[in-house]
Formats: sequence, structure tokens, C-alpha cells
Amino acid sequence: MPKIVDQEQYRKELLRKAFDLLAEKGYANVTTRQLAKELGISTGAMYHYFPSKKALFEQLVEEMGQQDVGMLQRRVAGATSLNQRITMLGTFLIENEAYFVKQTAIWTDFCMNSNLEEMTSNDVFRRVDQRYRQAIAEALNLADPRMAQFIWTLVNGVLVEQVSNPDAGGFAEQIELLTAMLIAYFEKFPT
Amino acid sequence: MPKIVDQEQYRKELLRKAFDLLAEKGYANVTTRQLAKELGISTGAMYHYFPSKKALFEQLVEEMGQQDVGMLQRRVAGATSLNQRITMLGTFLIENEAYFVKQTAIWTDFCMNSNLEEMTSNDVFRRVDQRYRQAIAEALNLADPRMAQFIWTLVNGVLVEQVSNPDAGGFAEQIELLTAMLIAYFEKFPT
Amino acid sequence: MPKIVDQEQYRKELLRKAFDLLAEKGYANVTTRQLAKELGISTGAMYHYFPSKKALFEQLVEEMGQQDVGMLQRRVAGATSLNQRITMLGTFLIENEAYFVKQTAIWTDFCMNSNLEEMTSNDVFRRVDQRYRQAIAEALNLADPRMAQFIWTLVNGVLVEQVSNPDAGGFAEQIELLTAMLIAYFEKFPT
Amino acid sequence: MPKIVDQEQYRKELLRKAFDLLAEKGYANVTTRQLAKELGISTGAMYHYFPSKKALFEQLVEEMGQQDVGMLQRRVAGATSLNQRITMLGTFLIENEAYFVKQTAIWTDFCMNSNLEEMTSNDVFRRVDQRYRQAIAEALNLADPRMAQFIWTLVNGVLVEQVSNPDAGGFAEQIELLTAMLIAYFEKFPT
DNA sequence: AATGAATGAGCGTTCATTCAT
DNA sequence: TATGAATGAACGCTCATTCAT
Repeated sequence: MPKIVDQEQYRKELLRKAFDLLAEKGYANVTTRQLAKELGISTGAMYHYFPSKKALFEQLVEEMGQQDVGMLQRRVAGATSLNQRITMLGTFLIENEAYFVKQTAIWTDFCMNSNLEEMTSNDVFRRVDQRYRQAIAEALNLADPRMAQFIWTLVNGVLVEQVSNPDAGGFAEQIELLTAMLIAYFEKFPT
Repeated sequence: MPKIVDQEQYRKELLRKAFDLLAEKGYANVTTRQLAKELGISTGAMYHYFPSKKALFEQLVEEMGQQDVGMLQRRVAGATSLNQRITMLGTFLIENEAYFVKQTAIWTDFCMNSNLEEMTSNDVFRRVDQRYRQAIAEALNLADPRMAQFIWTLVNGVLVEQVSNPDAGGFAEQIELLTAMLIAYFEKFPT
Repeated sequence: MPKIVDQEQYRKELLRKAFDLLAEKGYANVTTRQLAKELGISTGAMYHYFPSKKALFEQLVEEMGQQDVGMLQRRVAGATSLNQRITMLGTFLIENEAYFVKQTAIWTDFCMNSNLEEMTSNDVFRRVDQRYRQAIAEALNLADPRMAQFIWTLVNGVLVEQVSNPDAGGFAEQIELLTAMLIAYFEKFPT
Repeated sequence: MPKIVDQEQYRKELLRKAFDLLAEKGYANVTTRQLAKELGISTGAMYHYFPSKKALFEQLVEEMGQQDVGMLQRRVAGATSLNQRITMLGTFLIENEAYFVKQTAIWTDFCMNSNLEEMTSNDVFRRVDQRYRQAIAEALNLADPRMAQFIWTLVNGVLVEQVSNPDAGGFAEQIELLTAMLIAYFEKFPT
């Protein structure tokens, strides 16, 4: 069944093309016509590959999640100490700044466009979110998963600031500062 | 004689009523009809008090900003050391958790619904954002305003996590972790 | 009952104040709020004097009609020959150019805002229109009322042109040309 | 493959269908829903062919202008004397009475719904109006273009009367009277 | 598979009219 | 009488989705 593989590939290529536009404008501010234009196909064709605008968005979020987790795992594979893991997470983020800022924009937008009850009941959200947590916990290899969650929260804070604040200043600088803080914390309270 | 004696006060009361709904659903997902229903008035009356949906939203953001800044100033008034200031900021946030989470939802939504150029040119955004930064810098009384800004970024990270992640776990716990981390950092690198 | 007279007087004064605004913007482009502001009263008070916006407009049209007819009758009172009558009608129009152009704007607007069946069934329209025709016929003292109607039609043509065509050129010049044409016609075909 | 092969032609067909309704009710008194119903399509489809209600109206005015000018040119092509030209213009109008009365209603409405400054700055108005003037001047072939303009003003007067006055009496009769008057004038003052 | 014209519910907004004061 | 806040039906218009081709 090579056909199905090709379809899958094409679907993923379309999602990749949609990424930038949705990150820049946000789900609610992009029309299906704009989206189809960006993908280089007709609206009808778009509905052939995705059952709805919302589904396209969800598939994009899911796709991103899988990609991120894979990238992260590969990246921290060789780290041995906690400090090293944290530093590696930092350089990984800094090297892919543009991507992660956009990704944060999309994820935040995704959350804003679901109300609270939807979010807890939404399969895509639960699945992707859980995978993220697990990947972060594994990558940092921390005994306490809540600490892994906390670090991820702070990283997200820096990313959200980049999205929502044009004057936020250097991303690299902030991530390095965060790394230094975490190291100072773990020196004081070794796990 | 008009029914409403103090228009200004009534307008603020309407903003307060709009707060919860906008925090929960987000600007783009609330219609003017829903909003009017929530406020307990007709759409026409709503347009009597606010020139547009956008203006209502902006006034809400501005109103919140003023309130927050005032509250924060009063709260940290008596603090003497940096550690004390940081701790006070933490307990202040924890005590008003529900309010600040909603407030973060609205502010984030405000940023997501404006594209970058709009945000930098939007008077309301610029004004309120600047007041926030200044208030935070004053509250923490740090020599380097960028450090104050960065701490605020991390606090926002914790708040955003509460908004976007219903399973994120205890807000108080995370803020306390953050406080501990900051104290550890400043012990290692005294300012 | 001097009270009633005063009310009547005030109502007419309000109509006079509404005249310019309605002539300039047109019925559909003036809101009741604008109208009330122009009259220097509240919308509530306006509805005390006029049962509806439409009624105000109709009363204005009727009032204008009565005024015009009276003015015209007084003006041509002393004329003896047809040429003299036509010339007098011409100078009368030229001397009151601004008024008649506005009046034409309002009357045309009134007709455009009534559909055909309304116009034939509308009491105000029928009454005012009939008075106009009769006044013109009397003023010109023509044996054939259709000829009077025809002359009035041509005069209206010149007036409408002033309303709808900013480059139409001198009103006086055009009325004089029309007068010359009519005189040439009556020299060739004496009545 | 799209359903409609020739968009341009369909657009003109839609304008033709809109003509009667707009002539009868006037721009301000026809809603987009009514208009769409009259055209036999949905409001959405209407906005597919016309960017706005105003644009539809302007395109209608422009389309009419082109059509009229072409018809008029073809009609007076063979005329040699001024009297012949005037007579031909008259019979041309009489033969197309219903069309020209509606056309006058639309054009007058167009002028009433634009205030003065809009009219002078409106590209459509300027262009169509200029084409009309030129066509009339050419059709009558008068040395003085202002005389051609004035004759057109009188013709418009007769047309407006038909629009605004259901009892105005025979259109043909009035046009014939006008023709006779013009001929009498030019006999007295040959150009 | 692919197109894009067509749909129509629903959007933000307006405004003639009403009515508590 | 007079005010102007309040109403809500209706406006011009948008856009996710469908479907004939």
C-alpha cells in the first residue's frame, strides 16, 4: 500500500506548510481560504485531507508534539549528569529558537481556543500533553516528575514571553540565565 | 433624569462582569450577544458603554493593569530585603491565584489576538505593559531591571501553565519552588 | 388656547431647524440622534413632538409645501402677461436659489424613500403635490394645466441638476435660458 | 471545474436582475438579503461576485452608463440637422421610456445617497457622468457644450418627474413638448 | 482527486423607538 | 415635559463547510 504512505506524507507536508501561517496569525485569525492558499491547494482539496479546520489544527499540534519529543530524545541521549541534561536542553532550545517560539504560539493558541472542559476531554490535547511531560521527565531524568514539570513550565514561560512581548530581549540570554538558576538550585538542594 | 447616575462606575462594574467569561472562553470565542447576556444588558446597551467589542476588551486589560499594579505596590510596601520581596510576591500571587490565572488568560489572549505589528503600535498594550514592568521592577527593587523582568517572565510561565494545563498541579507548590530557586540563585550570585 | 398655538409654533421651529440637515444628508443618512442634536433637544423630546422620524419628514415636506405656495402666490400677484409671469417665476427662483435647491433635495429624497405604491396612497404626498400643481397653474395662469405642469417639470429639472451635479454651473444662467426658451415657444405657439 | 464558466457575463446578468428592484425601492431601502433573493442566489454568493453592496450599485451605474451611451450613439448616427438630432433623441427616449425612467430613479438615488464631497471624489460617478456629458454633446453636435448639457438637464427633468410623480401625465407628450420648445428656440436663435 | 462557486448561520454593529426617572 | 439609557430586530458582511462538476 504505497498509496497510503504517500497520502500520509502529503498530509504531513501540508501540515508543515500550515505551521508558519498559523503560528504567525493564530487559529482564529486565519481563514480556510488563506490556509488553502498557503498550502497551494483549493479549499475543497483541503477538506479532502482534513475533515475540518479544527482537525487540521489538532493534527498539526499532534505532529509537532511527536517531532519535538523525537528531537529532544535524540539530543539528550548522551548526557550523564543533571547539569549536563539541563544545559543540553538549553542549547537545544536556543539552536531551534525560531521553531520553538512558533510552536509555543501555536500551542498557546490551541489552549486559548479550547475552553477548560474541552481541554480536559480533548483526546489530542491529553495525548500530546502527556507525551511532552513524559519526554521532559525522561530527558531530565529527574527522580521527582514534578520538578521536571516545573522546569518545563519555566522554559515555557520564557517562550511565551518571546511570543507575547516584542521587547522581551534575547532568548538565548534568558535561557542561559534560567539554566544558571536551575544549577544554583540543584547545588543548594541536590536531588 | 438618566437611570444610571455614575456612568464611569457602571462601566467598571460591567468590565468586572465580563472578566470571567472572557478569561474562560477568550476574546475570539465570545460573541457580543454572549457578552451582553453575561453583563445582563442588551447588545445595544453594551454599545452605549463601549464603542466596540475590541474597546471593551482593551478597557478590561487596562483596568486590570491598574488594579494589579496598585495591589502589588500596597503588598510589597513594607518589605526590606530582596528575599522578603520575592517571598511577598509569591504569597501575593498564591493568595490571589484564581484572579491571576484568569488575568493571565485574558492578557495572553489579548497578545495572541493581535499580530506583532498591532501589538507594538497598540497604545493600550504599550501603556499597560510598561506600567507592569515598572511596577515589577519597583516591587522587587533590583538594580538590574532586566532581572526583574526575567523573574516576571518566570512567574508568567507558572501562570500560563495553570491556564493551559489543567493537570499542571499545585500553583502554590510551583510558586514556592520558584521562590526557592530565586533565593538560591541570589545567594550564589548576590547583587 | 394659547398653549396649543405655542406648541404649533415650536413644532414649526423644530422643522425649520431640521431642514438644512435633512437637505444636506438625506433622510436615510440622518439618524434620530443627529436630528435631535440639530434640534437642540433630546430624542425623547423629539418623539414628544413627532410620532416618528418618518412623520417628522412628512410634516417638514408639508410645511415647506404650504410656505412655497404662499410665497409664490404673493410674488406673481401683480403680473399681467404670460411672459411677465414666467419671468417673475424665474427671478423668484433665482432669488431663493439656496432654499429651492435644498427643498428639491428633500422632495426628491422623499419620493425616493417611498416606493411607487406608497407614493400614490400617501396622503401627505398627494395633498402637497396637488397644492403645488394648482399653485403653479394659478401662478402662470395658463389655459392648459398640462402646460403649467410641463414648465414646472422643466424648472424641477434645473433644480435637480443643481442637487445632483456639482459641476452643473450657474443656476441663474440656466433659469434665464429656460425662460428664454419658454418665451420663444409661446411666441411661436401663442396660447 | 467551476460551475460558472464566464464569471464576467454572469456578473452582468446579476446586475440586470438587480436593476428593477433597485430602481423601484432605492439603494437604502433594499437590503442585501432582498437583493440576493431577487438575484436568486445566497448573500454569500452575492459577495462572491461583488465586494460590497455599494460596489454592486456602482457597477450597475457604470454598466448602465456604458449601455446608454452605446445605444444613443447608434441611434443618432444618421442624423444630419440639429432638429433631426433633437427629434431623434426624443423618439429614442420615448421608445425606451420604462428603461430610462428606472435608470433615472437609480442615478438620482445614487446621487442622493452620496453627499457632495463623496460625489466629486467618487471615481465611478466622475467617470460615468463625464461619459454621459460627452455622449450627449456628440449626439446633439452643438457648438456650445453647455447648451447640450442644458438640454440634457431638461430631459432629466422630464424623467425625474416620471419617477417622482405618478400622475405626471404622458411621458411622450412631455418629451414632444420639449422637442417643440427646443426647435422654436433654435429657430429664433440659430447657432 | 481536485476545483471553487455556493450556502446560510452567525458575526459585530446600528438605530428607531420606548420608558423609567 | 424632558431626559438619555435601554431595547432588540435588522443591517452589511464573513467564512467554515458542501457539492456539482
